[in-house]
Amino acid sequence: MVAIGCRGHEDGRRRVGRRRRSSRPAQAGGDISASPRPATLRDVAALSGVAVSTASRALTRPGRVSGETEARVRAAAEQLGYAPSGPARALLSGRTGVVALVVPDVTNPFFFSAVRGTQSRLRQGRFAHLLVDTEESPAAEERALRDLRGTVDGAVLAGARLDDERLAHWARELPIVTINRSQPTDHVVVDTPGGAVQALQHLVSLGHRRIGYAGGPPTSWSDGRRRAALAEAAGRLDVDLVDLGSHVPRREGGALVADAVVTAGVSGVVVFNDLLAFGVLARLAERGVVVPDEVSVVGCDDVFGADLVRPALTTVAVPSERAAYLATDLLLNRLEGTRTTDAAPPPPLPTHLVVRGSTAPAPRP
Amino acid sequence: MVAIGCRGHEDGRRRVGRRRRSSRPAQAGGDISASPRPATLRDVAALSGVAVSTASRALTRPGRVSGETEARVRAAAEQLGYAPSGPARALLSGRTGVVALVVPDVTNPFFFSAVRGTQSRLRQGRFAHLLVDTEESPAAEERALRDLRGTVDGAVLAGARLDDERLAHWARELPIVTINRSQPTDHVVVDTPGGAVQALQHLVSLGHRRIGYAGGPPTSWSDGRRRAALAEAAGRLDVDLVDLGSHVPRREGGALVADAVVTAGVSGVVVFNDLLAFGVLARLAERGVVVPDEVSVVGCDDVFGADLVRPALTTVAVPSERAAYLATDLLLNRLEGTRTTDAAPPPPLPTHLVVRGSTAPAPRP
DNA sequence: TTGTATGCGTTATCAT
DNA sequence: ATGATAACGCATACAA
Repeated sequence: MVAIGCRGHEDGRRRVGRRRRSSRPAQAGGDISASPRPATLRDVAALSGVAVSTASRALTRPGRVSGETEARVRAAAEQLGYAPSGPARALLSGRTGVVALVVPDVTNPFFFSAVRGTQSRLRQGRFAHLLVDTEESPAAEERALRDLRGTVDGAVLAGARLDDERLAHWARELPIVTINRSQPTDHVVVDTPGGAVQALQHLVSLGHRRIGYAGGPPTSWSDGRRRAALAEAAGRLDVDLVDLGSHVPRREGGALVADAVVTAGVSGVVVFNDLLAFGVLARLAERGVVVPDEVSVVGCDDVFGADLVRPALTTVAVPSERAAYLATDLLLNRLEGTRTTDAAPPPPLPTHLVVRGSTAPAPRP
Repeated sequence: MVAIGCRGHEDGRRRVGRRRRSSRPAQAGGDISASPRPATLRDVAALSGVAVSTASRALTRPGRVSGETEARVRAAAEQLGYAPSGPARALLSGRTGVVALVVPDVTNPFFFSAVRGTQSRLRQGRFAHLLVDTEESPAAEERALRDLRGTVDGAVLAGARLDDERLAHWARELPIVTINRSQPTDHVVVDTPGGAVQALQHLVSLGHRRIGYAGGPPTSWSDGRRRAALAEAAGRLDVDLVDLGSHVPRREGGALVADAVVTAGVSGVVVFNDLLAFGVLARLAERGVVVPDEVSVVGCDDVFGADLVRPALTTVAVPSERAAYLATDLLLNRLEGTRTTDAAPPPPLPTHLVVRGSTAPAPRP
C-alpha cells in the first residue's frame, strides 16, 4: 500500500498520480475552432485568486462570502463562460434536475399534449425534460425505467404498458407518477370511462340501438376501464354493445374497424381514440358509407385535427395537457418534499362530449 | 495541512473522514416501500466477493476477466438490480449519452416531426433524448445552450433563433447541428425557398397575377431565404408579390393574415407554414371569403391535418422528420469521430408541392 | 470569511 | 486475471 504525503508537510501535495490532463486554463474569448475544455470551478477559482470552495460558495451561497470576493468570482466565472457541471453536481447531490416523460408512441398527437403539459410545468421548476418512447413495448418500458433510475429524479408515465406488479416494483425504485393508470403509484386519472358512457348515451339518445366499441391495445389500462363502464351502461340503457376488437391506436388501424362496423351492422361506433377514428372515417368514405347518415362515429381525445376533418369528429374531449401538467406537478412536489407518497390522489379529471358532425340520428331500418 | 496515512501502513486506511453514509448493502427483492439506495458497483463487488475494478470489467469488458468471475458478477448485479450511474460515468468520461433537441415551440406540429426524427435516430445510437423548448426567445435559447454544455454530448437545433455570431460562439462550445440554418455550424437544410417558388409558379400557372406572402418570425433564417427566392422569382415571372408582413407561426396568427389578404386585394397567398394557413382558412371562412374560388391559399410543411381541413390545404411538403433524422445522424457521427467538422454538408433536402383543394384558377376580375 | 480535505460512483492505470 | 488507487468536478464539514 502506498503511503500518501508522508514525505513531509511542505511538499506533501495531494496530487500524487500522473499529472492533471491539462493545466492550461480555459480561455476566455479565444476563438479557437476546436472547442476548448469547458471552464471548471477550479479555473474560476484560479483566475479570481481564491480557493475552489470559496468560488463554489460565491456562486451558490450568496452572502457567505465577502461582497468583494463574490464580485471577483462572479466576474471570473462570467469571463470564462463558466457553467457548473451537471453530472458532477448530480453525483454529489444525488439529484439530476432531470425528469423523464415516458410515452408509448411519440407519434401520437395525444402524447404531444403530454409533452406540452409536462414541458410547461418542468420549465417552471427549472427541470430538464427527457423524452422516452417505448414503442408500445412493455419490455422497452421496463428497460427505460431501469436505465432512468439514477439518471433522472423522477418519471411521468403516460400510457404505461407495464403490468401492475412490474409497475409497483419500479415505483419503489424511483419516483413515478402515472397518467391514466391508477394502480399502484401516485397518479392522475382522466375520466375517459365516463366520457365513453357519455358518448354511448349520446348515440342512444339519437336512436341508435346497436352500437360498437372499437378498443385500443390490450395493454391499455384505460381501455379496460372503458370496456367495463360501457358494458355496465349498455345493460342499463338496454342497447346492444358489440365488441369490435382491439386495434393499434393509429390511423392505419381504422380500416379494420370500418370493415368491422359494416360487418357487425352497427349504426354507431365509439372508437378508442381520434387517430383511429380518423382512419375509420377515411375507410368508410372509401367504401361509400356516408357518415353520419348511415353510421355515426365518436372518437376520444379531441386531438388537433378533430375539428378539421369532414365531417368534423364528435369526440370526448380529454384535458390531456392539463393531466400531464398536473402529473408533473405532483411529481415535483414529491421531489421537493411538499407531497408525501401516501397523499390522496387528485380526483379524476372530467371529460366532456364535443358534438360535431360525425354523429346523427340512427337511420330508419 | 493534514498528513494522510502517516501513522503507518497497516492502519493507514483511506477513509479518514466521517464514515460512509450507509454500510447496509442494497437489498435484493426486499419489498420495502421506501425506495432503497440504488445498488452501486461496490455492492455488486461485495456480493460477488471481488474488487470493484473487477466488477467493473466484468460488466463492461467481456473477456478481460475469467468466465467464472464474470458469471458471478453478472448474477450479483442482476440480483441487486444494479444499473450503472449515468452521472458518475459522465463525470469520468466526459460523455453523457444524452443529446438535446432544441426547438422554439413544442406546440408546433412541425417540431413534432423533428422530435420523431431525432428520437428514432437516437434510439438506434442508444442515446437519450432531452427536449428543450425555447419559446421563440433567442435569450432562452442561449441560456439553454449554456446549461446544456456538459450535460449533453451535443445538440440538434431546429429553428434556431440565435443570430449568426452567437450561434457560431456556441457551436465552438459544444457539438451542434442545425436544421434549416446553414451558417455557420454543421447543418441540414430543407429547400423551402425552392418549395415557395414552386408554390408561386403554381399560382401563376393558375392565372394569379397579384400574390401575397405571409411571413413567419423575423428571426427565422428560413423565412429570410424564402423572401429572397420569392422576390427573385416574382421578378422573373412578372407578377406582383405583396409582402403581407411577419406573423406568429400559429393558428392564431391567421386572422391577421386573412384580413391583410382582403385588404391587399391579392387573389392568392403563400403562407409561412400550415398552422398559420389553417388560421387563414378559418378566418376567411368567417369573413365569407370562399377558398379557393375567391382566394387561393398555399401552406408550407404538410403537417398532420393539412389533408383533413376543408378545403384540404395545398402545401409545400417538407421532409422534416427525415431532416431531423439526418441532422441527428450527422451529430452522432461527429460524436463518434466518423465525421469531421469540415466535412461537406449534405445537399438541401428537396421539397415538393402537394396540390389539394385550397388553390384554383384566379377569379375573373 | 476563507482554505483544506473528503467523498459521490465509475473507469483507467498501475501493480501484483 | 485481479486488486488497489487516482481522478473526473463539485459541495460541504471542518479547521484556521
